[in-house]
Amino acid sequence: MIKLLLYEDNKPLREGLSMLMGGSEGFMVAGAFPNCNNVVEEVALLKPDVVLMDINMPGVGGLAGLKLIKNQFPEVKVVMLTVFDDNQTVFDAMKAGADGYLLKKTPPAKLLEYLQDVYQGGAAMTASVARQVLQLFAHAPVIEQKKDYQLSDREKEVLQWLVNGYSYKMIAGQLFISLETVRSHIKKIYEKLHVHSKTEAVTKAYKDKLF
Amino acid sequence: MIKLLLYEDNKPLREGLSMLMGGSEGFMVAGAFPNCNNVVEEVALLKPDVVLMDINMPGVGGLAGLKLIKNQFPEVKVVMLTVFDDNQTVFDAMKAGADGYLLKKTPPAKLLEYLQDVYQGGAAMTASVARQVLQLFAHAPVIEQKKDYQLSDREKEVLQWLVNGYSYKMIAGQLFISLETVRSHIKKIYEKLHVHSKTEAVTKAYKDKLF
DNA sequence: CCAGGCATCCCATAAAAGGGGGATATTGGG
DNA sequence: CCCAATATCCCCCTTTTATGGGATGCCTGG
Repeated sequence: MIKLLLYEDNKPLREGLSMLMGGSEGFMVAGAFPNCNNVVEEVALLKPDVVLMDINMPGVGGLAGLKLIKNQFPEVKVVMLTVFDDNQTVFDAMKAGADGYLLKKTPPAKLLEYLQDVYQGGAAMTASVARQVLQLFAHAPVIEQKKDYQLSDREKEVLQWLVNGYSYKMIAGQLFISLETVRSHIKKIYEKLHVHSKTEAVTKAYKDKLF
Repeated sequence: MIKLLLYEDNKPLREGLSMLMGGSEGFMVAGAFPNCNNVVEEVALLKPDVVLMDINMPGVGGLAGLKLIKNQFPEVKVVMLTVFDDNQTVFDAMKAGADGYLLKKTPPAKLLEYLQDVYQGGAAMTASVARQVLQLFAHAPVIEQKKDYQLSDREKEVLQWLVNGYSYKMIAGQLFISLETVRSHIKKIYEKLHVHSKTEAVTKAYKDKLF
């Protein structure tokens, strides 16, 4: 028996989903709410296996709700449900740890299948969402091998600040050392990286995935 | 009618799949081969809509076959089929442009559904594969979306050289313009990117995947 | 036509970075 | 114990950047 929690602001849809789920073999609806304003308390109290979460809701939205749940209850599965499948929203949800991303046009029977999958440790993704993900990978930059330039810990530290756009003076302030010391470190870093400017060092740091 | 091509070295499985697909409404098997040794010719001749490709085959393997097909016929959908769902293989296939990644244990009915999805422009992913992908996103915040800072073509060009570690003077030489013009462009670029130094601009260029 | 964006060029000044030298102290391994 | 690497600091000098002002044409869309 999979215990579900629904978050969906549209009342007819919320009730429709409740009825569908509640009336299906192996499913049980523990609660259905129109917003995430008390999501942490509700999840704590009702202990669902899977949460079905609309993204566009007034008040605390679905993405925020997802993050709240995953922060407190990482073991609870959360499946996002939405009409939008634009790139950014999908990836935001993924990065926030969603266990699935389904479109509202998904037929009810499929919906139940997906929820089963998620309950069993899989992830749910509609074909169009999966497509976007695959395309992202196809166009992803090639993963390069990390190179080792034998930078000392301190040097790596300095390089980090450098990459983040800090001036020598600011780095000196951050590390509580003098400007001269920063300059010394940077001279050494350039030597080890075989570069002659901040920009080259930064580019090298990114290209060679120094961190 | 979806025209399929199968690549699978295991004879019983190949014939089983052929029979399943061939006997199903809306599907047609144009060919079934035990390896990818002549994959380009076969695809060119048989013009399939979707190719179902085993990963582990003797001779030219499935991954290589995938790449061969996608290089020559990017419009042909290729779905990978395998027993392995280890991270690296999945990831490799995705990067090579696979339109789907299915496990061999996928039930026949599901398999047909997935192929339909792929034919209609979606992507196919079994729940366990989808899970891995989502976890990758959750644990690897590396993948970002491109942002648009409305840089003009010329400005992008200048930024490119900047990123590559060229000094203003060198850029001026490269673009056959005066140092002053380079400076003007860079002022404008900084304005648009909301930064105040070369380093910040370079870092932003990498982080926001400006190219 | 005219405003706005773009590309081009110029000047001046202050801040930052790069390159060369050198010094001192600590530390860990052979 | 000594050496090499590291981390810290200092000076001098040149080049490069950053930022603030301009100006001039060219083109395009309202």
